[in-house]
Amino acid sequence: MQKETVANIVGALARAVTDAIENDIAMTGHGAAGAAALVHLSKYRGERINDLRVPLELSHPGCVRLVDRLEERKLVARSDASDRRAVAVELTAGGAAAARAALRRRRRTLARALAVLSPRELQVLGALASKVLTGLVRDEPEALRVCRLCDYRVCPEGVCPVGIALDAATVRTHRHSN
Amino acid sequence: MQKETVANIVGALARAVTDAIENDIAMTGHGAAGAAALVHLSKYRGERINDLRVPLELSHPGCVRLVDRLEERKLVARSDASDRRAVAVELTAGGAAAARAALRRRRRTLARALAVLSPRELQVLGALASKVLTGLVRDEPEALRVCRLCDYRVCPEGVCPVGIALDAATVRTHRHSN
DNA sequence: CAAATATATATGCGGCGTGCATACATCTAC
DNA sequence: GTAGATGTATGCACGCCGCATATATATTTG
Repeated sequence: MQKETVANIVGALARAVTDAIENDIAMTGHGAAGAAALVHLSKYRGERINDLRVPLELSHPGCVRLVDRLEERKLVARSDASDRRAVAVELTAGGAAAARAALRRRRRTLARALAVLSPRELQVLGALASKVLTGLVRDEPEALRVCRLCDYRVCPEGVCPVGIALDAATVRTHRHSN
Repeated sequence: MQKETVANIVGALARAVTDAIENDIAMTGHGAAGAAALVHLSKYRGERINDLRVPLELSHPGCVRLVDRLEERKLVARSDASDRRAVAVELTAGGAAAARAALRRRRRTLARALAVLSPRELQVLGALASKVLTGLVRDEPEALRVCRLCDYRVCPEGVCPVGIALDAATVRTHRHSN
């Protein structure tokens, strides 16, 4: 198979998978950004409004408005942060449930997509995907964006290739800066 | 590696690749839907406004408005169709160039992402991606959506796994209906 | 052929989500 | 304490979308 053909197929598969997941998320009733915010908040505690900018690629007003909408629907609650300018955003019980639901749908969709592969093929795909992904993520902002819908429960620290790549990059940076 | 971990990594990779491509497309100055329309029109001649609904997942008024915008920017031109109710949408020279530019950027991004793989690994990934993609695309509308940014030049008929899957499905259907 | 129905496009309208510019509060540094 | 940086909130306008609807043409039916 031609190199560029493989590339095109990978692009198409990425599109198909992403669209399917996006579709799952739309079914939860919150927009793509809203669901991503909920999932992100379910993984990081004590986040402030501004902390949503990077993973969601949104302007600050965009984040404020998004939190407004999520708060209206009782999915998140604003509370005080140690910095009295800042506002901490916390998931409500409903918000946490919504985040879990989104992740569950995503897991199901991915599992179904990969069900055509044998266990052996799955392992090979995992290794190749990890390798490509590792090369793609260079810094923490990128990692937060790429993993904004990731399920940390099944992709923990020490296993997640993105985390490993970042650790390696940090070490490298430190060596350089010495 | 755990099954679900592989699934999560594949989801993250799909997200990373799709976002990168989306980003390329944003650089061309037209929105995601606009670029997709241009690419689609560069592959199918004589398309009418309504024919954009399926690949772009847009309402009919949405398509009309999109064509309005593209026409304003001299990227497409409305012309008569044999059916006098319908309007044929044709790429202008500028629109064709824009479509090529978008595809070029996409090719470059995909090539860079996959550059970390050896030729052998690339072949394996191609085979696995094809297999997964084949299982994911069941009918023509889905194919048009998934491939809306595909580069037919490097993924021709007879090679494209989506096309092959569709042909097989058609045969199956015909057998059943006999 | 005429009437009813279906198809394709176009447009008024309202809504959602976004970013920019700005205002205000608080923290930090000098 | 003053100046500047940082974090949040809001007025405003824009872009894009879908729904409901209007109009023209095609197709089916009686």
